[in-house]
Amino acid sequence: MDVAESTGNLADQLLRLTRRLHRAQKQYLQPLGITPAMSRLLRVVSHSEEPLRMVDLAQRLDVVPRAVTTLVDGLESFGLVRRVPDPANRRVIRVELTAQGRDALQRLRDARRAAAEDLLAPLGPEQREQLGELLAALDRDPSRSC
Amino acid sequence: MDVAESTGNLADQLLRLTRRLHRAQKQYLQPLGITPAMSRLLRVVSHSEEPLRMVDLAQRLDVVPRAVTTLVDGLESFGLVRRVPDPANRRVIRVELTAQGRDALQRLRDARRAAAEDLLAPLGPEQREQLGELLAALDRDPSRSC
DNA sequence: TATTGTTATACTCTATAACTATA
DNA sequence: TATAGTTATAGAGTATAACAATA
Repeated sequence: MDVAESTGNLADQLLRLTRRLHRAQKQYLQPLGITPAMSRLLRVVSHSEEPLRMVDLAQRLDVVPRAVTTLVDGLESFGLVRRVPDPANRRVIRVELTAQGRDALQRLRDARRAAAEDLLAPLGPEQREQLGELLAALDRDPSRSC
Repeated sequence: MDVAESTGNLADQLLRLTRRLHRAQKQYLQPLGITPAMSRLLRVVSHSEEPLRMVDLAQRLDVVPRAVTTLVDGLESFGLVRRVPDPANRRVIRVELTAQGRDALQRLRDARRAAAEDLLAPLGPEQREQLGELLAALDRDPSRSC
C-alpha cells in the first residue's frame, strides 16, 4: 500500500470513529437535552478560572465566533450558563456557569464517559495513553512551528 | 485526573482533530467540486469488485441508506458514478464508477493525501502505523464480540 | 410480511458576509 | 479603523418516518 493510500485510510478511520463517537454521545446526552457541541462548550466554560469571552470560547473550541453564539444560546435557554456583560469593556460578553449548570456538569461527565467508554472499550489503559499522546502530538498546529 | 476525565479528553481530542481533518479535506476537495462524504463513497465504490447496492454502501459507510441516496445523487450529477438496475432483483440498484469517475479518482487521492498529510505531518512513519493500529482496534465493533 | 430505495422533513454543526456597538 | 458579538443565510452531513415497488 502506498503512502497516499495509507494516509487516506487513517483519515477514513478517524472519520468513521468520530461518526460513531458522535452518535454515542448524542444518545447519551439526549436525555439531558444537550448536544455534544454544547457539552463541549460547557466543559470549556467550567475549566476556566475566570469567565471567558465569546471570542475566547471560539478560539478554544476551534470554531468561528458565530458558532459560539448558537451554542451559548442553547445552553442559556436551558439555564446552564449566563451571559454577563463586562464592565471594563462594553463590547465583550463573558459566559458564566450557573448553579444549574454546575449541577448538570456531573451528569454530563457521566454521560460523556459512558459514550466514550463504549467506543474505547477495545483499548487497554496503556493503549489509551498511547492514543492520547498521538492525538496530543497532532493537536500541535504544524503551521505554527514554521 | 480520573478515568472519566481522561476518557472524555480522548473524545475531545478526537473530535477536534476530525474537525480539522474535515476542514482540510473540504479545502482540498473544493476545486474538484466534491465533498468529503462523496469522496468517501467514491472510494468505497472503486474498491469493490462488483457494483454495490445502495444498502451495501450504507453499511460500509456506516450511515443510514437515506444518506447514500443524496451522496450518489451528487456524484451522479457530476457524472462520476452511474445507477444501474439489477436485472436479477428489480428492487436493487447498483452503483458503478464511470470512466470519468475513474479519472477523478487519482486527483481525489492526491487531494485526500494532501489534506491528511497536513494534519498528520507531526507524526513519523512509525507513529502513523501505531495510530493506524489503535484506530483499527477501535473499528472492531465491541458489541459483536459479546 | 420483509426488503430496497426513495420522498419529505428536520436537526446539528459549521461557515461567510454584513451589520451594530463599542473602542 | 479595529474589535466583539450578532443577525442573516447557506451548506454539509446525518437522522427518522412514511411510502412505493418488489420479493
